[in-house]
Amino acid sequence: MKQKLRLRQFEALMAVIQTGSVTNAAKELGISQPAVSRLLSDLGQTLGFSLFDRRDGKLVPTQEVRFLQSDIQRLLDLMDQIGVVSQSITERKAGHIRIACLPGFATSHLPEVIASFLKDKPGVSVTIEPDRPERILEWMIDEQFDFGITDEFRGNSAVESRDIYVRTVCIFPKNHRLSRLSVVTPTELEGEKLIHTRRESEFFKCLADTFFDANVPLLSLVETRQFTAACELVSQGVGVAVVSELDAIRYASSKIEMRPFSPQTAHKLSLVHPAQKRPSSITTEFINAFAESLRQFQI
Amino acid sequence: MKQKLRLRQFEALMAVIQTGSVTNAAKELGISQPAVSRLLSDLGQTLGFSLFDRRDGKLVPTQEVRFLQSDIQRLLDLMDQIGVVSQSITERKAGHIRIACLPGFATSHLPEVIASFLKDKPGVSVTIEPDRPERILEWMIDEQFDFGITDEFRGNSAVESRDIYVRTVCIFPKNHRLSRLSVVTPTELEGEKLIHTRRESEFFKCLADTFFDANVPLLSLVETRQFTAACELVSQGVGVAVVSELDAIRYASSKIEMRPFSPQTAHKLSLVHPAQKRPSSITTEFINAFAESLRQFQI
DNA sequence: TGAAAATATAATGTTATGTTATAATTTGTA
DNA sequence: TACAAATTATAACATAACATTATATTTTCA
Repeated sequence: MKQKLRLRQFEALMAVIQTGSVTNAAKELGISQPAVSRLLSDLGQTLGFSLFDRRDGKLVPTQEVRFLQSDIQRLLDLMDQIGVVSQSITERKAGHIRIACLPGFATSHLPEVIASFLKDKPGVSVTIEPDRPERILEWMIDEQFDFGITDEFRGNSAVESRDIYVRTVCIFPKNHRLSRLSVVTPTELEGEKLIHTRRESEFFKCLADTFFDANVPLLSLVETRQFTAACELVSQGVGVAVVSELDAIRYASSKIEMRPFSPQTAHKLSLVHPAQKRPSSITTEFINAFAESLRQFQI
Repeated sequence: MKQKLRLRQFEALMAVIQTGSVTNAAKELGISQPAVSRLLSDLGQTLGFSLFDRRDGKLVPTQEVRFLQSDIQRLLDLMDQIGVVSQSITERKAGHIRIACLPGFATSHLPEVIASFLKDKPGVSVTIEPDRPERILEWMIDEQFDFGITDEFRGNSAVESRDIYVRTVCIFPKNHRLSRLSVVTPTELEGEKLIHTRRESEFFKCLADTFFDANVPLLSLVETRQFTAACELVSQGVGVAVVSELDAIRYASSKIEMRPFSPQTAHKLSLVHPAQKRPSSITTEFINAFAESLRQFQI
C-alpha cells in the first residue's frame, strides 16, 4: 500500500454500495461516471483487494469491503458532522461559554438571560460557577472561564472589564415608618439600624460618605457580603438596607417595600473576561446580551 | 461556507495545535512551511472563524477550534485505523469467517484447526454454527455462512464443493474377539451387531454393499446420525461399528480398539461454500488450511 | 531597535479529481 | 445464440488541490 487513502474514494465506495451501480453512484455524487469508476479502481489498487462482485446486474461489496464498511460510514458521518457543527459555530449557534459570577446572579438574573440567549442556539452549552470576587478574578487571570460577573474589581492587566453602575434603593419592612416617603435620604435614616455590605467594600464606603455628608451617624447592625442576604434580613424585620435595585426587585415580596435612595449611590458591577485570550464570538455575543439585560437597572 | 472541508486541512490544523507553530507542524507533516500556512488559511477561510491566537510566541487554538478539536481528532484516528485494518485485510490478518459444520467437528477437529490458523492473525474472528447437513446446505444457498463442512452432499448449483474421502476403521470394545485381527472384513463381522449411520445415508449403503459382496448378513443394532454417538455406544460395550478414522482417533480411549476395515469404505466429507459469492481471501485461505488438516485422514 | 525566527505571499510544478469521447463489457431479450 | 441497450472501463485532457522554492512581511527577543 504505497498510495494514500482518500476521503473521496470512500465517498465513491459508499455511494456504489448504496446504489448498486457505478452509474447511479455518479448521479448521487453529482459527478460523471468515469470519475467514480476511476476513484474505485484507484481505491482497489491501494487497498490490494477487489471491492465488488457482480451479482445479476448489481454490484455487491466483497466480504473484505463489508468488514470495513461500518468504519468507513462512521468516517463519512463524522466528516459531515464536523461540517455541520462548524457551520453552527460560524452562525454562533454552537459553542460553549464558561461563566463565573457572584452567587446572587447564579440564581436570579443570569438564568433568565441565559435561557433567552440559548433559545435559538441549540448547539450552545453553558457552565456557571458562582463564587467570591477574589476567586472570579483568579479564574479570569488563568483563563479558566470566559466571562465573569463580579464587583469590587480594581483592574488587572490580565483582565479586561466593562463597568456597569446599577441603581440602588432603600428597602425596609412593610408598614415601616419610611413607607410614607417617596425618596429616602440619610437624614431620614437617622437612628435606623442598617444592614450593609462589608466595611472594606467600595459600596459601603460610598454609602458611608453620603451619611457623613448629611452629618448623620451610620448605625451598623449587620454586615453581610451579599445583597440578597440583606434583603432576607430586612424581610425578617431585622432592619433596613440600601441595596442594588437588581437584587431588590428580584426579592420583591409582600414583606418588604423599596424607595429610591438619594443621593444616588451606585453599585458598580464589572463584566470581565481574560485580556490575553480573544473571546470566542459566541462569548462576545453573550457578554453583550448580558450587558444589555442590565441596561434597565443602570443609572 | 462554499468550499469543502478537506482531510488534509485538518491534519495541518492538528499538527499546528500539537507543535504550537506552523514551522514545526510542517516538519512533522514532512512538507514545507508555506504548504501548511496555506492549508490553514484555506481552512480558516471556509470555516469562517480564525483558528489561532498568538500567545507569547506560540500559536494557541481559539475556543471555536477547541470546540471541534475532539471530533477532528476522532476523524483522523478513524482514518488511520481504516488504513491499518485494510492493511491487515490485505495481509490476511483481519476479517471474519462464518463456518457451518457438522456437530462432530464443532467440538473436536475444527477448534484445533482454527486455533492454529488464528495464531498469527490477531484481527480475524470466526463464527461456528453446528447443525445438520440439510441446514448447512440452506445456509450455503442463502449465503449466511462462508464455509460449510458437511456430508451427504449431492451437489447444488448454488454451492461449490470439494469432496474429501476419509478413511474408515472398525471399532470395538477392548478385549473383543476382533482384537486379534490386524484387519477387519465383513466376513469377520458375521454375527456381530452393528452400530451404524442412518439407512438412507450414502455411507451406510456403501457399507451394506461390502457386506452384500461378502455374502454376509448385516445385523443392525443401533442407527445413529453421528459417528461420535456410535463411538460412545461402542465404548459402552453395546456393539461394534465402522466409523470415520477422524472420529475414531479423537474418541480414542482405554475402552475401545480400532482396526482398518477392508474393503476400504470411505466416508465422503464435503467442504462447501456459496458458488455465486466469491469467498474472501481469508476464507479461501482457511478452507485450504482446513482441507490440509484432513490430508492425514484421506484415502 | 535591529537581527533572527516565524509566517505569509508569489510564482510555479505535480497530483488528484473532474470532464468528454469512446471502447469494452455485461445484461436483457428476441 | 445473437444483438441492442445499458453499464463500466479507458483515453485524452482541463481544473483544483497540494506541493515546491524564492521572497516579502511580521513577530520575537536580546
